[in-house]
Amino acid sequence: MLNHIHQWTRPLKRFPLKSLTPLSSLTFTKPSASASAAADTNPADTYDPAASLEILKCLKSKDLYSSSLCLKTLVDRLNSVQVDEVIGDLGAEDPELAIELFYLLKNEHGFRHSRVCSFVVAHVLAGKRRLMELRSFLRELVEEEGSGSAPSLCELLGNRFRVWESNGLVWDMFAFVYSRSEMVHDALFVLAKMKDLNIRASILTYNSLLFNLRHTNIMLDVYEEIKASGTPQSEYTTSILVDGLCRQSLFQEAVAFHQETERKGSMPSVVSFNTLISRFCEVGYVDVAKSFFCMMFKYGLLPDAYSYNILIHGLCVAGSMEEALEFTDDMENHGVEPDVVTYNILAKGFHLLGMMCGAWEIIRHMLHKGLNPDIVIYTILMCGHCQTGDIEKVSELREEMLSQGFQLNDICYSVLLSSLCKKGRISEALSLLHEMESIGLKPDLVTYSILIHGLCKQGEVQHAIQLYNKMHSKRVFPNSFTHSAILWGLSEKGTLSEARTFFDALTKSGLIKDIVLYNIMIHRYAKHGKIGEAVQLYKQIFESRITPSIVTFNSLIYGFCKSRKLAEARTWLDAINTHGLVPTAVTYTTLMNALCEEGNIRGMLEVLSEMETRAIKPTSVTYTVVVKGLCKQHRLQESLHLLDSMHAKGISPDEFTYNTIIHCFCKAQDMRKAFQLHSEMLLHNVQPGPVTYNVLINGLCVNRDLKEADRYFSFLQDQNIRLTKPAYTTLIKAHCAKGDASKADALFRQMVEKGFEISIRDYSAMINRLSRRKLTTNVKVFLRMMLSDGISLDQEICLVILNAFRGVGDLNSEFELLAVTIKHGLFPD
DNA sequence: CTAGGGTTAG
Repeated sequence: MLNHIHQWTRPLKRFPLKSLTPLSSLTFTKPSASASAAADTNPADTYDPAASLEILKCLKSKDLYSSSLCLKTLVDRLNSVQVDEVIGDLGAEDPELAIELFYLLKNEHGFRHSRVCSFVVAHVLAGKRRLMELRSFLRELVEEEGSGSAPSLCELLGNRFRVWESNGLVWDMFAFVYSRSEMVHDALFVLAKMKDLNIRASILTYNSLLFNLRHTNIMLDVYEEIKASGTPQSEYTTSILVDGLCRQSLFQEAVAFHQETERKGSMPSVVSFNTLISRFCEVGYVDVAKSFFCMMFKYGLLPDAYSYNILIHGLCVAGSMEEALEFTDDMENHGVEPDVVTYNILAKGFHLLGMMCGAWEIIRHMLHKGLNPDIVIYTILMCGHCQTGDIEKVSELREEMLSQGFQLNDICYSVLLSSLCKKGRISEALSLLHEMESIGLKPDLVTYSILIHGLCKQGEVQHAIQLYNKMHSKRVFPNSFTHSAILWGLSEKGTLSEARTFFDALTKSGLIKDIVLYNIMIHRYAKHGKIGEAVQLYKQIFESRITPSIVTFNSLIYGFCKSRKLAEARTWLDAINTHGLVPTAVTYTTLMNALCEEGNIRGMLEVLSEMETRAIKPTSVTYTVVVKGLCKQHRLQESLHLLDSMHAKGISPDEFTYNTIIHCFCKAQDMRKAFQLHSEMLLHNVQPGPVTYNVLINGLCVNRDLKEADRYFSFLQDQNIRLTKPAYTTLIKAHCAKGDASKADALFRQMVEKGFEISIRDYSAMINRLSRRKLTTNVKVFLRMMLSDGISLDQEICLVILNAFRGVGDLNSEFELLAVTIKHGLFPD
């Protein structure tokens, strides 16, 4: 039977849980008499060294597993120290059994083995050259011990195990797993100790360490050490260094290093080339990447599938789909078959361009080639259709994935969650989270961040914080994405000082250096007109040794505009260049909007042309501001022209643009043109929103017969078009102004029925208007409605109503209300 | 070394 067990070659990490099931189900040997007897007695008061000797004998004769009863005896009878001793003894005699016993006791019986015991097992594994198992074993050990554990573990390893034959191997693997578990300081400590003991580290360990240090300047120190130690390097050593230098923005050094290999007599490797191509693509230098690609041929090297995929990816991200497709053909012509990854990259490229039909075309092509779409490409498709709002297609895809035997993974769920959140459908998102958990998927940092962000955007900050705490308790730790969502939520929903407290708590430690957090805070101060505080924070950015981004400057400029300090805003705009940044459309649009508000349309247009000469593409927001400005000067024809030229330039006007221009035509009493623009919206597939309809309703109320407004309103309701509260209040106000209390009354009731939140402001607006017209019967009705709605009176409204009652001579009502007023302490002194 | 999910500004 044991032979059976020993044939299991799977890594030990997976071994424990499954090991007992087959063992205990086997019933070929009767439990020994001594074992049964021992199990019947209470272990606590019958601790018996002789019994453990018996068990050890049992073990040595490989009879341990003959029954689970025997094992239970062992567990009950021995204490940790003795178990460790048994395993230690066994390690030399029967290593396999020692390892099995170790795991069995640890995982099934909760034994905490000593470190000594663990190292025995490690040496046994090393001696047997079971390196994968050794790696996962040590990995588990260092992860349990945590960071900072290296010194004490090293001491043990150096003192008690030097004589073991495989000690050097254990040391090396020990350093390796620390590095792999991202406990870099511990790894460095182990390496230093190894140097003292004259044990050489393998290149694998060094490579892993170089990789983990690739963002830091310690990387080169480690490289020096590798050279000094004379450890033979692998081709990955070079590529990791090239990668690291690029990541530290030392591109010239990276290229020099890459070429240095040539001087040393060997060729630069394909891997090293691939790294360079990848990094140059990443920073947007696709042309440079392409020249490295071509250079490979000159060296007589053939690009592999990675080389092609990396370059094709770079081209897709840069939006050069044609070229990406050309390289795919080229790939085939050179005898490198495009693989699933290639097609996924191409599909992503189409998705980025918003061309989902292109992505589908790629799938067709794949199928034609006999390749099956994988979960990645399905995710890309889902993501694309989520963005276009085609929920139908998304659920179809989901069904198809399931029918293809793919279980949705955490990333698919995140895509779905994200699209629900963006649509504000938070409760559906939350139930999807539940679904995810119920099928055993663990939401990760991104998943939680998406939800937290969604909740904050909906104003449910408290709920978001709950989730934030939950994620903490599941040991998923927030990063700057999560923090910024919470900070944004607090600053939007809570008070500025609440947000600031959170911000200070985050930044105080000095560990979190994130410009986005500063940007959010600065923007809030700017919005509240506290430009002084904003500038203060700007200074703090430099003290914290962070680099401001263009968003930082945009927010500051916005702040100065908001505080009507346009000259200063202009100065800040000019200062952007000195920080090596380039203004964006947002920068200019902010300033233009402020000039527009100030009525300085000429100034606004000057900024627009400045923007154009600097080749910064205006967006639809920019043009909307211009439309607003032109309308202010009643230049309606020009604004219509602008609308046309927007279409021509391929910058489609959005709902805001149309709302702005429609509003202008309403103000100019040209309802015909206003409605014509509304039709044009539909024609261009721009969905009119509640604001559009409110503008139109208001236009009809002001410019036409009220009956027409009523008819349009009913028409919209019949069409099931979503209207918001202002549509109702606009119409109610118009009816009140006309003195039609009953119509106003009916509309108000409708508004209540639809479930809109009605505030004291809505009631008092209504009561005010009715009172002014001395319609006291209606006033009484509304008063009762308001009180039954749980809204209490305020002083202002009392006075208005009292006046109305007095005006019509309704003394009873006047005195009744007066009593209430006094009782509630609302009567003025 | 390549492919799928998440922040801030008008």
